[in-house]
Amino acid sequence: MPKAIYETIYKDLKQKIENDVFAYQELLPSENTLIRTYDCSRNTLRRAVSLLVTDGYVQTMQGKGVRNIYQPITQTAFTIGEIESFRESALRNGHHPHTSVLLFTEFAISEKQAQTTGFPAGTQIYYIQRLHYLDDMPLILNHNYFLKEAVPGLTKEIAENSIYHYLENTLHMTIVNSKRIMTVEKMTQIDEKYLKMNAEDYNCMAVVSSQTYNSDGVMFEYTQSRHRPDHFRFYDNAVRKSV
Amino acid sequence: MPKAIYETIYKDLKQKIENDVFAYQELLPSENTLIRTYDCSRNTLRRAVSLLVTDGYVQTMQGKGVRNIYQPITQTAFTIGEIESFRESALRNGHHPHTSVLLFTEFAISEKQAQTTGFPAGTQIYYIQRLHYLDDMPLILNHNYFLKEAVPGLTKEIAENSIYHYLENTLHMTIVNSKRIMTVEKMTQIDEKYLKMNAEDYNCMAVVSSQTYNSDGVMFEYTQSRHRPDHFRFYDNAVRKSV
DNA sequence: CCTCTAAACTTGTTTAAACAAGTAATTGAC
DNA sequence: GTCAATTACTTGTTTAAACAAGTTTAGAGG
Repeated sequence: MPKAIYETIYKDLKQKIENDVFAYQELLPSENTLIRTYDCSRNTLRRAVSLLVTDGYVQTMQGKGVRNIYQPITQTAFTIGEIESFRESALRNGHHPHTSVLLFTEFAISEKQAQTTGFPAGTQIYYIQRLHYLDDMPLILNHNYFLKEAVPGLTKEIAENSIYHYLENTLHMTIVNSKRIMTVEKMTQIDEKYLKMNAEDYNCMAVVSSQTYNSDGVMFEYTQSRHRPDHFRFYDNAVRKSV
Repeated sequence: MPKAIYETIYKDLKQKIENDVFAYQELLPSENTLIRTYDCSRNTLRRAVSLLVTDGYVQTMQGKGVRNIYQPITQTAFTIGEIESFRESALRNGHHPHTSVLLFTEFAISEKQAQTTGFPAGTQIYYIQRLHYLDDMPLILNHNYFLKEAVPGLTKEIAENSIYHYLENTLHMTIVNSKRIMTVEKMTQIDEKYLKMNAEDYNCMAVVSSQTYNSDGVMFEYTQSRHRPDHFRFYDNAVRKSV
């Protein structure tokens, strides 16, 4: 439910672009025209358009106008690009997600783990191993580390469904941002076993390590997601800075 | 050279955060304080802060303040995150870059190539294969497709230095944005040969495919960058949308 | 017809003001 | 002293206006 006006305009324009109301490479109506269309101020409209720019949907050109450069993405197996749970992302793309919990335990962070996770040594955490299926095919092996004091009452049952749904709707936590690092790592025997991969074929995994913060500013989650290399895609739109 | 006020403030705050003027997890001075510091309007200051948010440097909390969540990145071999040429990125991280041109040719796009590159079939392009070295170690094998009519006068000599420098300073082209897709692909014999990899070890490459647009809205470049998996890192900061 | 100039567009930056909404501190009643 | 209400903060959204800078169009003059 978008409450802000600029969000409503953003979603409307985005939807119009996706549905070819504006042709590829054509200019959108000018700011003044759109201001009259949506009956809003110039700033509010510009804010909506700037969101489209960061999405890579349009390109603004001073003195000229706003050009539509959106092209639909062909055959997306799995996409990341914003903070979305596996379940949200799968449903958005019309797939049937399913999660199985391989391990649900809790312990304190060691010195070595402090290096990789970013949690201070000694921190009490929940450690969860989960396997994410898309249409009955195992795609992602997740290693989740949740800060125990920030995520109380987490159970195996919750982990089988959506942890983020629990955090947001039951604990009323607000998830804010997530720092992610993409790397490629050697496949382990655990990867091979659970993802039913053959190291004779691919011997690497696409790995996304992320640190996630809530609105209290505490890093409450460190996760390493190990993706099947043949079903991994990561989309990004970069904007050239003015140096 | 930042001409805009918000850019100047952004860079100043960014530099202060990187140099620990504000402690990790502490609040930055309030908007009103910073407005007095920089003698600017509230909008201008907020615009600067919003850039820090997208960088993952700070986190804003309504009613509370702006918290510093910047942590320096440990051991960065190679980083992407904005549109930067290999040369720019290397120099920024204090390394010695070097580029060798393996192939410099031109032809017309075939039907099959049109699928992958996004150029219409028949388009005249420059095709360049380049090997990027960092401190004398070959790290990236690049396949560049440049639209000939948008990049006239490209030579092997220019390709050995910085193509982007030529585009911006000689042709006065403005590079705007770049759509990128990260995938993991099997290592080819060409990869193996030039990057001096052994397929017995890693048999995959980190691949970044990108379509780059200039300020005329034309896609003038398609590039496939094949990175050594053991020296590849991709940083990203994702912000949770309000759903 | 061509060229130069001026006007009429376009987006980019900045300021000012008002109100909304969330949080922290202060005050006052008990 | 405790607790609740008020006040004073904080960031979030929206409007209005002015100027800057780049591009296109229209028109005047030759």
